[in-house]
Amino acid sequence: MGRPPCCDKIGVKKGPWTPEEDITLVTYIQEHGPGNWRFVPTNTGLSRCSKSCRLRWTNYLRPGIKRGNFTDQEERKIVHLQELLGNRWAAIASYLPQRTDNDIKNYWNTHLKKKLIDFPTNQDGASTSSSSSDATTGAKGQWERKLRTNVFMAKQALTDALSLDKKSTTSWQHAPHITPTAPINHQPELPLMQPRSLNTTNYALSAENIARMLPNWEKNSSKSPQTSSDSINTSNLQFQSHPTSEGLKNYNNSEVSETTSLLQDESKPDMESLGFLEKCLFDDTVAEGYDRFMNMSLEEADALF
DNA sequence: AAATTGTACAACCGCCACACC
DNA sequence: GGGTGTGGCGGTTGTACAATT
Repeated sequence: MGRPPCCDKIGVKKGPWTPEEDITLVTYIQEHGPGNWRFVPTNTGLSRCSKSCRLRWTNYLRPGIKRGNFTDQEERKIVHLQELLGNRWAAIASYLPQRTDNDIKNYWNTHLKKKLIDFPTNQDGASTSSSSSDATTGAKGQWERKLRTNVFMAKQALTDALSLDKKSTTSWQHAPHITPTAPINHQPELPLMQPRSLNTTNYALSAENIARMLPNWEKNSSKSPQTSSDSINTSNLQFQSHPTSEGLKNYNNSEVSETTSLLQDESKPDMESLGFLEKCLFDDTVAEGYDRFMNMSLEEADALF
């Protein structure tokens, strides 16, 4: 028998989150930290199911999420990682700090998939072209990639295991008593926020917005920067019941604060301890190295691990 | 200017893995 | 070892907005 849904359908609100709901959720997480999602709706009074709360936090409210404007480098990484890992968006997201799996998934479905269909052979070097342009070598290429992926995953698991102690030093200051469990939370908490679009009228929201709504948010994060945008007077905000209010429009148009270098430095992986592939992925300057990896023979690739 | 079509993305749904009892 | 609850993940949908006719 199938399990009942995580929350009964009656009385559970659906659809876009309002600023008020976001504030409520963020305020609660500020005090209690993320986790124990099942208690969040009852403790906050939100008419949302626990899953919805977790998703909202994970994908949009938590610090360190960058939205929109994927760079070429990020695009290349996504394409390569998708080829390596398949549609394992959470795993791919773990190599793209500041991006959520949902964001990457959406970007793939709306942009990259189409691009690859339009330009299947010259997308990203030999690895793609070799598999798509030659049917006879295609099967072998797939087999090799599969094997390589297995090796890669084993390596990743090892790296993750070895870096467990390092994760405990990440900037989870606002919830030090709770260790993030989601893979994406293993990534740096970079308060670099970007609105969905500078001219959007959506309440696309960003944690920066929430940060502005909540003066204590910055206060509680000892390493957060004090930028000019922080001086925005929250009393000027006039939230309306609908997300597309003018107040929020102004929000999204306001200056985007800079990244906290401290947080970034702190949470960036220790490059010394990373393997060849990880270095390729994290360091934009060695993207060619990644291509080299993809073009290596299986034996050569294995030797790296 | 209005209607239609296309695009982007936030959010939901259902399944699965894991932890706990 | 089996049952149950929770969190996580990937696929998919709904909807707002933009572009085109």
